[in-house]
Amino acid sequence: MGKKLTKRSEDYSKWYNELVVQADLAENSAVRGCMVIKPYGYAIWEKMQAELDRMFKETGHENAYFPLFVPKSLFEAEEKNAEGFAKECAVVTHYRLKTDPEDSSKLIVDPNAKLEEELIVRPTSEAIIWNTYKGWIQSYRDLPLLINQWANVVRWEMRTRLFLRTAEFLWQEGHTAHATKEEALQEAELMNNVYAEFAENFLAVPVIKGVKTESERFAGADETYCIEALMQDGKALQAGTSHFLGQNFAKAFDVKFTSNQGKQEHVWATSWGVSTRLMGALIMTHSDDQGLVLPPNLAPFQVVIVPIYKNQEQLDAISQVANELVQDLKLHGVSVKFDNRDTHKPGWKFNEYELKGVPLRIGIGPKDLEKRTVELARRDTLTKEFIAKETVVETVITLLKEIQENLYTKAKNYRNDHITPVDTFEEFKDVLNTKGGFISAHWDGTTETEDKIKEITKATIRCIPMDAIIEEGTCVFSGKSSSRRVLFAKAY
RNA sequence: CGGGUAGUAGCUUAGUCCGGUUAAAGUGCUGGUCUGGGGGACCAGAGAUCGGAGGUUCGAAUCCUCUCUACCCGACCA
Repeated sequence: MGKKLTKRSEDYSKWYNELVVQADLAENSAVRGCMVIKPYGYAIWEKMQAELDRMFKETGHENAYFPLFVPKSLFEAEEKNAEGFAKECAVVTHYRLKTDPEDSSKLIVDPNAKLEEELIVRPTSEAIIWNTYKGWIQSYRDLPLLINQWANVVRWEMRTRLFLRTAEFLWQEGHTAHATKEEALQEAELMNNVYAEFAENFLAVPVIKGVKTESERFAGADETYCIEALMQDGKALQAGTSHFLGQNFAKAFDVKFTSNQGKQEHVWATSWGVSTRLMGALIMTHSDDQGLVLPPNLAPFQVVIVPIYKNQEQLDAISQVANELVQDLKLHGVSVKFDNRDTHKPGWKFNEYELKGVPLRIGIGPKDLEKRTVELARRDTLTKEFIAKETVVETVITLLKEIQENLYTKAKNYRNDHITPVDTFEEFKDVLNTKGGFISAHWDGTTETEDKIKEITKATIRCIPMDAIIEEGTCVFSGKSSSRRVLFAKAY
């Protein structure tokens, strides 16, 4: 008997926390609110990084790296941005420790080592980056500037949860500068589309593309594009954002260029980011009561081979078949692990790999050697079948593709079933409390209404969908006129 | 920052109300034998000065005082 995972229906939040730990993805650290990402979890993150990085480069971006610290004077330059993040900033005030004169085994902050200017640990890098861009941009010939950075950031959150909200997290942040408003708007939308494509094709997580309302917008942005996903408990998760920053940062940091007309103009900006939160989206979209379910595109290994044997001779015979299979699968681009550890028994391994979400498992035992078969089990459906050894590679390739598609289809069906159009506030509250998910409703466009709905129901406007149909209607709360529906949901 | 709960073996917990010899269990760990097609069984062993400091007492995991930490509910969270 071993660890048992709490069922989703019993306590969804507990299920999530246990799953993250038991699947060996991450654990809480000695630092409050900060997690340790374990090798298996980090391998998944690396797969995400690799694919995103490829997509960024394909769309013309280059990587660079900017400092972890932001001098306070730079941080406060863009007022709205500074104000938005001020409450959750870690601040460095000293640069030296010394031995405690009252207890030589302890260290204290040396009061003589106070910094003249405090350093903010970046909660996001616009400030330091735009201060740098000032020196890089003089002419329209320097534009567009298309930069991405892979980094860690710190936001001192009151309540944290592994991957979903941690005090320190890993992310990428793109920061671009353009000569025209149109071009910057295009860039912001382009990158939101890149995120959507990545989420759907790689994570197999269906997302809704949209724009944020003014109150949900990034601090310092003129427009925030986003992708919103729906989790199995009916709550929405903001999976990525892309901001059109207007000329706000260019003006705050005085970044001007000479146009081809010889005129001095402020540049137009975007910034966009996705984080380790995507891990949370991945987990909560596909996983079940047995553990993690990984889409083949992101699994650290797509296939695991488990030998079943009684003695060394059997293991040797099985290993020969298994190793041939490993070679053959690798040749066809399938990542595979042969788990020949003698320290754990087959049953234990089966559970282990189910918990870790490996898409396909191949079992080979003495009976298989005799019959020239293998046992093939798929994680998404938890079904098993015996297939002829000769057809394994072919079947595996077909199934991996099928699993990737199946996960996406299943998630999308669930998501679509949980977009409920409502026309009255009673219905709104009822759907929110019984069914959950997205609620598609008319809204009068005011922050007052948005706030009141949030206060009463805890639901927020997740986004105004890009593909919203223009239709006449009346606001579900105020009764005022509205021209399109927006999506409400309780969110992470 | 307000309200609540909890700190005992690597982990999860019992014991605390009502003080009493060597602090208990499951799991995990180490060794062995049998096992091996879904988290194996049995045997043996290692492992905790009971979050920390002080106090009461012949005697404290248990009572008192102070303190630290974590978690939950609020507040907060582009």
